[in-house]
Amino acid sequence: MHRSLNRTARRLEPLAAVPRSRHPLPDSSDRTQLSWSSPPAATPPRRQQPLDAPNSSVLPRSTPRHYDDYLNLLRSFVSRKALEPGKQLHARLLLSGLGYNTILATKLVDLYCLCDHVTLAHKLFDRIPKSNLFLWNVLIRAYAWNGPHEVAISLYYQMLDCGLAPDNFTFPFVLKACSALSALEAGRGIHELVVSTGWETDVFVGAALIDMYAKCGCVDRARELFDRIPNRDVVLWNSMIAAYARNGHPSEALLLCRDMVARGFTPTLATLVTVISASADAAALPRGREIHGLSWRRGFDSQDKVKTALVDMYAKSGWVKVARVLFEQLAEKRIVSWNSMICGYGMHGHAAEALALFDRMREEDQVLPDHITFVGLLSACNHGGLVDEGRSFFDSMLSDYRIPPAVQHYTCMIDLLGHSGRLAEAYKLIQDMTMAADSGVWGALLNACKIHRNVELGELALQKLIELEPDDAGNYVLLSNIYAQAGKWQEAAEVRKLMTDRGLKKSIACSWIEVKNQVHAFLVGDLSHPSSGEIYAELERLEGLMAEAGYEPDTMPVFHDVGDDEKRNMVRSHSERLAIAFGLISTPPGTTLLVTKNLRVCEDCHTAIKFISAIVGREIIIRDVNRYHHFKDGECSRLSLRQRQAQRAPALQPAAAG
DNA sequence: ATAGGGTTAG
Repeated sequence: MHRSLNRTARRLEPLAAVPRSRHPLPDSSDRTQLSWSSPPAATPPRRQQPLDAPNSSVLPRSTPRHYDDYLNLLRSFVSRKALEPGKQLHARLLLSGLGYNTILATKLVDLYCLCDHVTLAHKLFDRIPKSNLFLWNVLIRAYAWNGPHEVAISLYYQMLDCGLAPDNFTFPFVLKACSALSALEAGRGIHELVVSTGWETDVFVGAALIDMYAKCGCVDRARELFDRIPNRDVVLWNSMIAAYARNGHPSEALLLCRDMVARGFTPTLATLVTVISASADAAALPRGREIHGLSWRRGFDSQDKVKTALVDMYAKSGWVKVARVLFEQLAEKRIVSWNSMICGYGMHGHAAEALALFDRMREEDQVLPDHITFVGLLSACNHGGLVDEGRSFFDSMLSDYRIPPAVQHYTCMIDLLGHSGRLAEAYKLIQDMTMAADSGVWGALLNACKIHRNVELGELALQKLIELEPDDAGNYVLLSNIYAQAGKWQEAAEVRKLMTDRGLKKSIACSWIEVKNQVHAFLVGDLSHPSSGEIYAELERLEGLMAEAGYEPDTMPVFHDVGDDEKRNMVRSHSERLAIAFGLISTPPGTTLLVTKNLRVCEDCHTAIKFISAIVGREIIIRDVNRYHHFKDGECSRLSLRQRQAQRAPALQPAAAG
C-alpha cells in the first residue's frame, strides 16, 4: 500500500518480520554492556508499533526529528570511520528507545564492520530483527573482507533459511569468501542460485563468479561465464585476463588483452599490471616489451605498480640489469618492489647482489621484510650454494622479524641443505617442522637424494610423496632414477611398473624459444618444425666440435631398458637442444638466447650447453621449472657440486689457517 | 545505504 512512499515506508516498517524462533535471542545473562538488548521478557516490546509513531510511554525520545539526528550523525561516523563516537551513540540509542530501529542498528553494524570490529558488529546483529537484506549484506561483506571467510558463507546460508533472497550485492560478497577459501562446492551452489535469480549477467556478480572459478582453478568455467555476459565492462575483462594469468595460461591472458583493446576498451592500470605479470610468467620478452611500450603510450609506465611489474618481467626474461634500472627509478620502493628485485637476482644465481640488496633495504629502513623476502633470500642462497648464510637467514626470520617460517621456507632450507649433501641435517629439519611437511618438502629431499645417491632416504621421501600425491608421475620417475644410479635395476623396473600400472605418464618435456615475436616449441626428438633439417644439421655440426673439445655424453638420465645408441639419440635430441639449435640458426651471431623448459634441464644437457656456449661464443639462458641457468664461455651460473663444496670449505675449518 | 579486477614466492 505505502510502497510508493519508499523512504517513509522503510522507516516505518514493522519490526517483527523474522520469526523469533529462528533467531532466538541469547538469554539475558549473556548480555554485554553494549548489547542491543531487547527489554526483559517481563515487559515485551511493542513490536507491532511503528518506531517513531506516537507512543504514550516513549513519546519524547522517538520523534522523527530525533531519529534523523541520529541517522545523520551515524552517516557521518560511517564516512569518517569514527568508532568511539559510534560506540557512545550506541549507548545513547539504547537509552532512547530507538534500540529496535533496523536502519539505525544497521548503520551501526556497518560502522563496526568498517572499523574492523566485526565481533562487536556480529553481537549487535544477533540482537536485532533480520528482515533487512542490507543488514545481512553488510555483515557478510565484513567477514568476506576480513575473515573468517567461513562465517561469511554460513551467514549466507542462515540468510537463505530466513527466507530472504540474496541480491546483486550479496553475491559478490559471499563469492569473495568462496574465492578466499577456494570453496568450489559452495561457489557452485551459489552460482546455481545466481542463475535462478537472474543475476548471472550482472557485471558485478559475473566478475565475482569469474574470480571465484579462477581462484578454484576452473578457468574454463570462468571463460564460459565470461562469454555468456553480453555487456562486459573493463573490470570484467580484467577479471578474465587475470583468471588466465593466475592459472598458468599467460598466452591466453595476453591474447584476451589484445582482443579487449581491439574491441575498443581502454586498458586500465590493473590490465597492464596483470598482462605484464603474465608476460613475465611466459618469459615472453618481446611481448613484455610490447606491453611496456603500451604502458608508456597510455602514460602508465611512470606508475610504481606498473614499474614493479616490469622489474619482475625484465628479471624473469633475463634482463636483470634493465630490471635494476627500473627498480632504481621507483618513486617509492615498497616491499613488493624489493621482493621482485631480490627474487630476480636470486633466480639468476646472483646471490651476492640479492644479499647486498637486502642489506640496503635494512639500511634504508623504510619497509620491513616479509615472508616472501625470505623465500627470495633463501632461494638466492640455494642457487649460490651459501648454506650457512641461508641457515642464518632462516633462523633470523623468527628471532629478528617475528615471521614464523612457513612450509615454503622449510622447502628452501631442505633444498639448500640437500643440494649441499647435508641430507641428515635436512631430514632432521623436516622432523622438527612445526607443521605437516607437504609434497614440496619431500620433493626437495627426494631430489637431494637423487643428486647424492642416497637410496634409503629417497625411498622414504617417495613413500611420503605417494601418500600426498599418488598421481604425480614425476615422483616415480625420480625414484626409478635413484635405483638405476645405484645399479638396482630390479627395483627401478618395479617403480616404473607401479607407475604404469597406475596409468600414470610422465609429463612430456617441452622447450620453447621466441624468435621475431613468434614462439617455437619443441618436444623431445621433434621433427615437426619446418626447419627441422637445418636444426638437426646444426646439432650434428655442434656435436663434432663438442667431441673435439672433450664432451662425453652421459646417458645416465635415460632409463636402463634402452640400448646405448638409442640412449645417445634420446639425449642429443632433448627439447632444449632443439630450441637452442633453432635459436642459433635463426638469430644473428652474438645474440643472447632465452629458452624456457617446462621441466628441469637434465645433467647431460647442462654439460652440453656449457660446451655449446663456448663454441658459438653466445650467452644462452635456460629457464627451467626451478631456476635460470646462464651459460657463458663454457660455464653456468648454477654452481656445480664441486664449486659448492669449495665454497663451504672455509666455513668448515675456521681455525686451520691459524 | 552496500559492489567487482592488478604486482613479489611456491
